[in-house]
Amino acid sequence: MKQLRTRFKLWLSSEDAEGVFGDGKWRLLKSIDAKGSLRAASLSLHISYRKAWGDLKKAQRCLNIPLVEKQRGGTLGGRTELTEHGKKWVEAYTRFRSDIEKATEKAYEKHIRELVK
Amino acid sequence: MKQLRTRFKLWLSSEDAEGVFGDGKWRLLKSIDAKGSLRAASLSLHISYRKAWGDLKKAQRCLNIPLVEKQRGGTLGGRTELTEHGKKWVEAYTRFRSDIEKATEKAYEKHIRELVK
DNA sequence: AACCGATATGTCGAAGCGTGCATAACCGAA
DNA sequence: TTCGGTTATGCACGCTTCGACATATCGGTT
Repeated sequence: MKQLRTRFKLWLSSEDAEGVFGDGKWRLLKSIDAKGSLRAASLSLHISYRKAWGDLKKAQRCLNIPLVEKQRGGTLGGRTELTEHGKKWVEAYTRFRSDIEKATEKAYEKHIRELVK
Repeated sequence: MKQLRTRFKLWLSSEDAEGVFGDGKWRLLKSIDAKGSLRAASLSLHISYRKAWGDLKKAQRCLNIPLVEKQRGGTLGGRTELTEHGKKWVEAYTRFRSDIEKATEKAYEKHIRELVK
């Protein structure tokens, strides 16, 4: 038996929408924070600008919270930055996800490891 | 802000294949164990027989372990039952998944709850 | 031998998702 | 006022996934 790795996808849903916030949008916000623009973030994540833009729009619509502040034009062509709410969400989700990742590794060692050796 | 729920998908991957084993195949094996046939299991899970059959084949091919014993023809037309290996996997994965589900709820309460209220 | 219900597989079409392309609008700088 | 780089958005195409069909095979009963 080959070595196995645990994989998981994590997200939050409300009553009326499925992918309110999750790993993808978390990575996107982090990247926006690091790069300062939506375009640069999408390139960095190797996803299309089209998708990044759509994801961002969906997250803000579903959460009904302004996660970023965007501006068109200007010296650099434009920019996108996280709002305070956006930063709070990134931080909280980072800790949330980290806890679960650790728990997943632990659970793998505890329950699955023995079957694979 | 509406109430949010945590969602996750869990699976195991090897070097050469992504979906070696996961929630879907775990549910399938449980259902096979309960029903005694692949057909009944697929109906019970509301997935097509075609998909159930394909998933099962993939799991066994990737894990290289006989999870079920199948028989065509006979009094009931055929049957499918879990092998000892199959039962072990179901039990282990059930505990594995349960641990992670609990950790997820806990992490939500700890990190996300406050943002949503 | 005919029958019945389950396993075994290939195939085609629908749906969801993401990419690429095309086009606008925006605005500081040269 | 033209230029450049970014945000904004619709649309068509391709890929993947899954369901619905269509058969074929198998083997205990009748």
